[in-house]
Amino acid sequence: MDIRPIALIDCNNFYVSCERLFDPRLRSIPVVVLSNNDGCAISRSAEAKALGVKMGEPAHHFRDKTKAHGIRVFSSNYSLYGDISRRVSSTIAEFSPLSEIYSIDETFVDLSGFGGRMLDHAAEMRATVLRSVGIPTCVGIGPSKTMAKLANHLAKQNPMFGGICDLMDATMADYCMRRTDVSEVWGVGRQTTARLRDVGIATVAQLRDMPLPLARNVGTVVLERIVSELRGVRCIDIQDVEPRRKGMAVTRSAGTPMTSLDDLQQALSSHATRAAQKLRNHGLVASHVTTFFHTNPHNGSRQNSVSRTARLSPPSNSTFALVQAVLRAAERGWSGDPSGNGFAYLKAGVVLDDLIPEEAAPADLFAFEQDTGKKLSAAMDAVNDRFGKKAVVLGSEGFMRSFETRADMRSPRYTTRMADLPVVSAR
DNA sequence: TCTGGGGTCCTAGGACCC
DNA sequence: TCTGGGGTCCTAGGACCC
Repeated sequence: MDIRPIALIDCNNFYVSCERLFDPRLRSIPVVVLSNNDGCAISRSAEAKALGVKMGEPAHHFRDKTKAHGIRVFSSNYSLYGDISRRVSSTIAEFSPLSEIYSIDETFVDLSGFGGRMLDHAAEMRATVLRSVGIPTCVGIGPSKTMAKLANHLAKQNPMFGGICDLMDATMADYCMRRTDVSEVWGVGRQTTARLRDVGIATVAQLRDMPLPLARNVGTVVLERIVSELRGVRCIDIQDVEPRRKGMAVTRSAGTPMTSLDDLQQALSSHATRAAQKLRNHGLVASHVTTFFHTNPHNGSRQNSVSRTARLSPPSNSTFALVQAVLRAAERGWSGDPSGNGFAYLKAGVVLDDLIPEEAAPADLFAFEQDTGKKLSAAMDAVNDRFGKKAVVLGSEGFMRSFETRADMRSPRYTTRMADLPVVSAR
């Protein structure tokens, strides 16, 4: 039989590990990285986990622990993490002709053809990433992606595995699946876990053995596929070419809630500018743009939520077209609400849908205007590439920028910003 | 009085992931 | 005081058509 093992290599506490790369003093102390706007914990060192800091826990919830135990807390530094991520994935790519970058800290690797050397190969991959990039990882191996994910989870959780868990052997896999909660399976979230419990399914082994039609009934085709994958049947292939994206979004919570149309339009103008840049970077144009803004759902204040979708005709990636569309949407949404003033809007965003390749977009009758927007946008990109993000912006973004998110505890952009390069002195 | 059936397309919303 | 951002996929149900 043809055995085609899949490995998932996943960085340990990735964001925290990135922070530690450039500050060895952080190595053995509790460290937490916060989400945008310094909202909640999204990466925790083993020491921070041991202190009970939960994934997604709001920063103000564990403030007491921070003080008492000297937890080092960082705002997220995505330029740093993105750069380190590229180094990790290009190192991993050397180890197999077929791999898929699944997320900022995970890569699937096809290990077909390595036969008895498979485990040595996986160990070598881990050691190389640690040596050449400095990031610790764990590897999970299984006959399907879902099994590789499960194996990776076990490798992380149980030090007995020494960082590599291999579930290709059916006996070993069965042993582990009987002892693992069904909620740990990739694709089984809170709702599905609850519905599975209702029909008496609590362990991964029970999920694997559940009849396919029942799986479909409790969940959808997605759950049915998961069950097959747990049986070792590959349903989800490794995708080595990046599929074309279908939508994209730029959304942010404001550092200071927005109480005037002007504040709101400045934020949306900034988001639309960023969204247009993203589109151009991907060579895409958008057919629909949705503008939304809403109040803080957590603080018990008077709630309001506004969302407006506009068609872009012709589909566009021009900064000017997008900014114009969102400014208009904001204005209409604002005045369309009879009590429009009086709300404090926390979050605003721009969502682009029905993306198509630039060259496939239909031409417009007013080709001249289209061309002008294109040239100006390209010029803005060139200036901003050379002189830094936000070197030139549209006037509609304003100068006060009260909407900007908080990031009070961000580490330097060690690898992507000249002024932040670490200096090493040798005597 | 009697009032079809079946197909496609689109959208909103749910669930999940990292 | 204080709770992220950016994606994917699936389904149900309405609109519309013949």
